[in-house]
Amino acid sequence: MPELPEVETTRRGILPVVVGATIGDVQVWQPRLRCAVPSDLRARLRGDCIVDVERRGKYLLLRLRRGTLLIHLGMSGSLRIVASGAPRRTHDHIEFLLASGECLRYHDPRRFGVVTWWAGFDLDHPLLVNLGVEPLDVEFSGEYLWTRARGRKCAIKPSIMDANIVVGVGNIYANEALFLAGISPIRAAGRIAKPRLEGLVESVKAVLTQAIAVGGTTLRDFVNSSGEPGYFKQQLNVYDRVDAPCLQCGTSIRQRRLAQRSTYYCPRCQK
DNA sequence: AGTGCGGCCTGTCCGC
DNA sequence: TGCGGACAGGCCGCAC
Repeated sequence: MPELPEVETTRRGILPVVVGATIGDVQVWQPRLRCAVPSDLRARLRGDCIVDVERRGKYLLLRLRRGTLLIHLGMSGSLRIVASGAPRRTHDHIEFLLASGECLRYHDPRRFGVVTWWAGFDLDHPLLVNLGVEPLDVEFSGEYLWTRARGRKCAIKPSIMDANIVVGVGNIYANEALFLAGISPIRAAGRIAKPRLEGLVESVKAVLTQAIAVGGTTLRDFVNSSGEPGYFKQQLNVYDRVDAPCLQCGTSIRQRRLAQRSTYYCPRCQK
């Protein structure tokens, strides 16, 4: 599920509730996620205070006085603020009880997410250390992408979804950005002229910024920290629109598999 | 070194 | 109505 806009929506939602809050207790119902939840998580967190909530790619970093709580929402995860004692729903795996009486619940049907502890404060955790640039930073530029794509025979779509190059761009927004830039998803990354890559970078930034502004994309189950969906689905040009008319030229949107991911594009608008 | 694939999970939908 | 298979927003690790 969550790509960068959904993670950022979640970050902004929980921020005002959790910053400054003391963690009174932690309950782990299901420790078997992508990375096993550490058995000493409760002992690590109890009594500590949340100082800030940052984001790196699709990871949320809850900064505490004694270290960092690292959370990834995987494909189907969400974090919600609920009243303490609210009934546990199926696939609610972990809860963080705050001294205020509110409660942060981690919910993840497919359990591809990560909730783990990092004793440090730097971004040197093994899961973070090889991550590429942030897409909304000035570092992510046409020049940068051109340098990273040079000589690559790999298609452009998996290239912009490669977290070692740029973080946060998942399947929905990769499809959408390539449509906006007029670039075919299957074109070899190393065979795209620099000005077109500059256009692609601008499209990535635009699509992510617009999605954040409306609370992300809800296809089926993404909800923000208040349990509400995001509204970017209404602005999707190609994703999940196979055989529907292109909104620019009317040609039928095509679907194919590329690097095991569903890929949608307009064969006329994207070259 | 770069790329392609299977696997991790549950839920849903579609065709038979 | 029931069942098997394909597929779903992510990412890692292992082959080649």
